[in-house]
This record gives sequence, C-alpha cells and structure tokens, in this order.
Amino acid sequence: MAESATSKVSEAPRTAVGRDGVLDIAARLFREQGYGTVSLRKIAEAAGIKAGSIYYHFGSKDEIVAAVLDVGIHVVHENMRQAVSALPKDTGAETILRAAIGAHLRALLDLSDYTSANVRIFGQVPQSVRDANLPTRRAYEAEWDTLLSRLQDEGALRGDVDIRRLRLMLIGALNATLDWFDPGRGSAEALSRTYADVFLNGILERQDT
Amino acid sequence: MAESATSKVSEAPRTAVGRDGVLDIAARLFREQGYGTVSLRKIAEAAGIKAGSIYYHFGSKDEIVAAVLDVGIHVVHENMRQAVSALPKDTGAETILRAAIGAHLRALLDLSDYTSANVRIFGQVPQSVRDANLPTRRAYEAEWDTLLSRLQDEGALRGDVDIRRLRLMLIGALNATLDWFDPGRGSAEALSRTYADVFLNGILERQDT
DNA sequence: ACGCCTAACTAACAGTTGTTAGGTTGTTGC
DNA sequence: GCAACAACCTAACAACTGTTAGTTAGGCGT
Repeated sequence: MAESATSKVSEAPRTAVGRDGVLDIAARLFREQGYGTVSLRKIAEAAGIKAGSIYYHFGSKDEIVAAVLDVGIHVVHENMRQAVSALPKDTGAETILRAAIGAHLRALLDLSDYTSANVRIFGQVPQSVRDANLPTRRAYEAEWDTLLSRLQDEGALRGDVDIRRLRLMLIGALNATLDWFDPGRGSAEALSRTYADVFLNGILERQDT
Repeated sequence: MAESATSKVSEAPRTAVGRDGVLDIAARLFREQGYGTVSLRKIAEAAGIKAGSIYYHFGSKDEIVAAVLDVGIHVVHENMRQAVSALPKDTGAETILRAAIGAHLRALLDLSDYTSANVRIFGQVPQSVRDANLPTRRAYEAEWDTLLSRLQDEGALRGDVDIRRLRLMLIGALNATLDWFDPGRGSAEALSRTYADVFLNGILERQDT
C-alpha cells in the first residue's frame, strides 16, 4: 500500500473526546432536552462517536447522569461558598445575602451546564440516581442553612419563618429562573439584583424613606 | 390500589373508564413521574384497560398530554380569577395579592393533578405540544399582569420592577413548591401565608413596628 | 519490533415505545 | 330480535432504548 502516514489524517477528528468530553456534552443535552428524551445515541452523536463507545468511559446511563448531577451541585456550592467567604468579616447581612444569591444565580444561568442540568432533570431521573445525589445536595443545603441561621440569630432576618422553609423558598425561586431566563434579554447580574431587592424588602411600596 | 368505586368487584369493571377517566389517570401519572417515563401502556394499566384502547379516545400521546396541559391552566386560571373577583371592591392591595397567591398555590398543591402536571412536565414535552399550550398560558399570565399593573398604578407595588419580571418571579417561586411540598408536613394554606408574608414584606427584619 | 494501553468501532440482543388494523363485547333504540 | 354504536380487546409493526461482546487502530515505553 501507499504511504499511510499522511493520506488519511484530514478526515476524522483524531483528538479523543474522552470521558470529560462526553460528560460535557451529556450535561448540555440534559439541560436542553431533559433526561428521558436524551438517549445514549444522541449523546454519542453530539460527541462525534458511536453509542457503544460510551461504555468505555461509563458503566451505564445512570452513571453518566449521576456524575452530571454531582458536578452540578459541587460547582454551585463552591461558587457560593467562595463568594460569601471572600467578603470582609464585618460585612452586613444584606450584602452577604446579595452575594450568595448572586453566586447561585450565576452558576445556574451563566457558568455551568452541569448546575442547570441538575436543576432541570433532578425530578426526572430514576430514584436510585436521585438518592446517590442526595448527600451532595444536603451539603449545599446545609451551607445555606448555616448562613441563614447566623443572620437570623444576629437579628437581621425575620424570626417568624423557619430556616428550612426559607431556604426552600429562596433556592426554589432562584432555580425557577431557569425556565424563562433569556440571556439575550438581560444579564444574570441584573436579574440577581432584582431578586435580592424583592426578597430582602418585598414587593410592597413602603412609606418610610 | 385502583379499585374503589363500586361494591361489585367481581371481575371486570363494568363501568367504562371513558375519556375523562383516562385523562385523570394520565394527569396523575404525569405529575408523579414526568412525561418521558410515562408510557401509554402505563396509563392504560393504571386505568384498567389495554394500551390500544386509548386510541379510541385520543389520536396520539401528544393529544393526551396537550389536553392535560390545557386543563391544568384553565383550572388554576379559573381558581385565581374567582378568588380575586369574589373580594369586595374596596379591598386593599395586600389582601388581593394574598388571595391570588393562595388560589394559585391551592390549585397547584391541593386541587388539581392537571395543574401540577402542567408545571412539572411543560418543559419536557415536545415543542409542538408546548406551542399548542401557549395561548392558554398567556391568557393566565395576562390575568396576573393586569392585576399587578393595577396595583402598581395605584402605588401599592414598588415601581422599580417591571410587571413581566415580577410575574415570572412570583409564579416561578410558587410553582417551585411542587418540588418539595409535603402535605403531611404542613398545609398549603399555611404555606400560602408564608409566601405572601415573604413576598410582600421581604425577609429582612424591619425596625418599624 | 513488541506488547500494552487508550479510545474508539461494529453488530447484535432483548425489551420498550407509539401506533395501527381488525375483531369482540355490552348496552341501547326501534 | 336486530341493528347501531360505544368502549374495549388482540396482535402485530417499525423504530428506538440501554447494553454487551468482540474487534480495530494508533501512540508510547522498552
């Protein structure tokens, strides 16, 4: 045969997609289309490989989606933790809350397909996968509860709503933005400010000035 | 689990399930398990009939889910509209908003599998089905926008947030309760009050009495 | 030059999906 | 008693699902 060294290099993308590449694409598809309608063949096609090849990197579809879910929480957790701990020690409650809200919203809407995929598909995945993601989730929830409790003990937060419910309301409201947020219509930053305004002070017009 | 109605449990359900019966069960399953994982055979089995029989009542799976989505919005829309219009004419802004929030939350958490199914599966359904549901949706959204605009014009609502965003935030936050609300842990009524408190006045502790 | 490792491929499997065509009931009107 | 109809059933279809087994191809260290 003729020289094989140079003749065939042009066609196929010889750079391996790899485990991380598959995971990235899976996260994106899950975020865009949900869990049930995204098949391994769709993921494979988007990655430029064949369905069977995925099993070199993952043992099952559950394993893929479990990995996506875990990474999603880790990203938003780390983002929120750093945003809060980067503030000076004497920062006021309002500023702290604004930072936490902003960090969560940024991870969700700007930063990570993994985080947005988590929020979108958590309710659609098999229960075993959900259970596997629960510890990671609870760690992030605990981070919020700790923060909110501290502020409530300081007297900065109203005392008539228990922390768990407050956290569920807050994160639930932020996550809901995923259903309608359009980056072409406004920035996540601006949205973050509005959410903080409303959550901190309410939507009623106040008489005091 | 399914037998409940008559004392005559002998063999076959003499009473026809009918179109409405299938739709009821579809709504419940969609709410519980999402769109993609609920097959026609699951619906049929839960209804006590065979999969093929569904096609006597509906032309396709899309037709079923489209019907569920439409009913879901109609229920919550009617519920909210009546709750607000039942109030005396001189009712204050705060009371009106509390009534609207309560009506939405009640339809979602207590009243209707159709409404909760709509919220849960809207993002998972084929785009053609979503598009078919859009007009119904927009009518409900317009109801909210009208209400919020009126209150804002009266000076009862803060003026620095535009109505569309305010509505998206509000309904999004309420709908998010579906992911964690547990009827055994608290009533929808109590939850409704908390949501109104927080949304109207914010979560910060205030100095004024 | 050799063997190993990584990353892919092909081809098939058993099961499930939405859907269709044609057949079988039970009830009702006449 | 018979026809008409509504509500269901049976059986199959093509397409798609996750998954497995066995194979191939290139790069690296020795």
